[in-house]
Amino acid sequence: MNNLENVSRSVSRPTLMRLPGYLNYLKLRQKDELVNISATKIASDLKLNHVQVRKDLASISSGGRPKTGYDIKELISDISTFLGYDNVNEAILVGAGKLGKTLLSYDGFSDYGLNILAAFDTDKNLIGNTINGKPIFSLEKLKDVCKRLNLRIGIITVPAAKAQKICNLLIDSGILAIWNFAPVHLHIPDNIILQNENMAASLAILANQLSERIQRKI
Amino acid sequence: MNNLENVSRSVSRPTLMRLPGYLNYLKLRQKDELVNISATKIASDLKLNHVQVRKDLASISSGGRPKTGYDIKELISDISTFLGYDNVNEAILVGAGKLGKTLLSYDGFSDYGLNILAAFDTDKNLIGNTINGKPIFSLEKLKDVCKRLNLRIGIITVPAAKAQKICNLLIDSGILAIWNFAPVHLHIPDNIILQNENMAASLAILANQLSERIQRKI
DNA sequence: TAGATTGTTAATCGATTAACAATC
DNA sequence: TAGATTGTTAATCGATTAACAATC
Repeated sequence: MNNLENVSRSVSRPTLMRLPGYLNYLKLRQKDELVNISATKIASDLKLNHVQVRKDLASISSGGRPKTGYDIKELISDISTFLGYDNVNEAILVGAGKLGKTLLSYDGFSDYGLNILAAFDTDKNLIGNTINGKPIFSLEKLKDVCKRLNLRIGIITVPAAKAQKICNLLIDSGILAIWNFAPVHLHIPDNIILQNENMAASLAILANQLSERIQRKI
Repeated sequence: MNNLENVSRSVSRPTLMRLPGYLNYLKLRQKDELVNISATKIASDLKLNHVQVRKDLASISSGGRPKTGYDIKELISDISTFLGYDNVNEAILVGAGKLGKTLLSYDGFSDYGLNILAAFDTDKNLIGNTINGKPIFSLEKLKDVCKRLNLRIGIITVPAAKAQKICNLLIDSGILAIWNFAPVHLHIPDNIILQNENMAASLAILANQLSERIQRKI
């Protein structure tokens, strides 16, 4: 469809999800003063197939050298760049309850290129406060702030029942990508990007595997 | 391998991850005083393929009736039972920092059959305190408590650098399933169940899709 | 009966893995 | 040179989707 030269190489979803894991691992290895690393080694440490690792790395990096492997520093830089960890993405968060506050307090997101600028809530006791240097504003100001700062990422940490309404408001405010922590299915237009942080699904897998294991053993 | 009659039907991982979504949706529908629902309707509301929905439901339920569809109440009960939301899973949590406290405070886990009994930490200022009725104990007591109560689920909310050590301790204490919130790859024996709550991966997907979208539009 | 719906069998699609060639 | 390693092409596997038959 679109034949532009410098469109970012596109990568399968599973590959994309493994990339942060590689990055993490490589940073640890770098601390050990290692310079090169082989796909074989990465694969065995991360319990992955070595061809898969090679394909993943090939899709975002200029590649390694036979016998020596990959240059760790180069690989770290390639993955970081691909994931967009270099250029900061600015976001706002809606719902300054417990989870919202936790996310506001967490400084680790900057490693992933995410910077939460501010939070919004309807609770008068919260409005005007600051958490980890980030102000909490009235929800009424959301649209204005988003438009003025041309923000594109919104994080939803309100209760399930309110999530759809907030979602609509975010979209109306020009937000393009939504990171949803509320346990509901949100209805969105096709052009909006939605990522659900699905703890219920994780827990389902854990509990299911556990019960299978226990049944097997008895 | 194992031909026991009443081994729980096993289900693909994608199906398993969709089940909590169906449950959620059905509970909402039930509030609308609806009695029956068709797979077609579920599929269109949840933006899934209708055959997929039918297969998913067939794998855990006795099924619906042509023309009428499925009985919502029955379906809710079937999914809940399959996911083990009926019988409570007891868990302990290690690391009563911000994220740990948030999880302790969150009462919604009981909907998923998870009950966090207590937390463990090394911080003297936290030990002895109670959060949402759940006590924080010294890490030294972990093994004893796990063994005595025969606990099987451990939640890791310590910083990345400490996670592997805690993981080892949990396994040594008889824990079989670990829900890991620390952003590291944990090394575990084959017989231990590990579920990573991978926020970095979610964020990677979000940021990647956003940058693709923005590139496309310019 | 007609038609909406379930449920199954076959085709397609995409990701993983295996086999092999190329290179330093 | 020999062997460790990269990278590619082909085979396999599993999940999704399409086509169709069965049922109320």
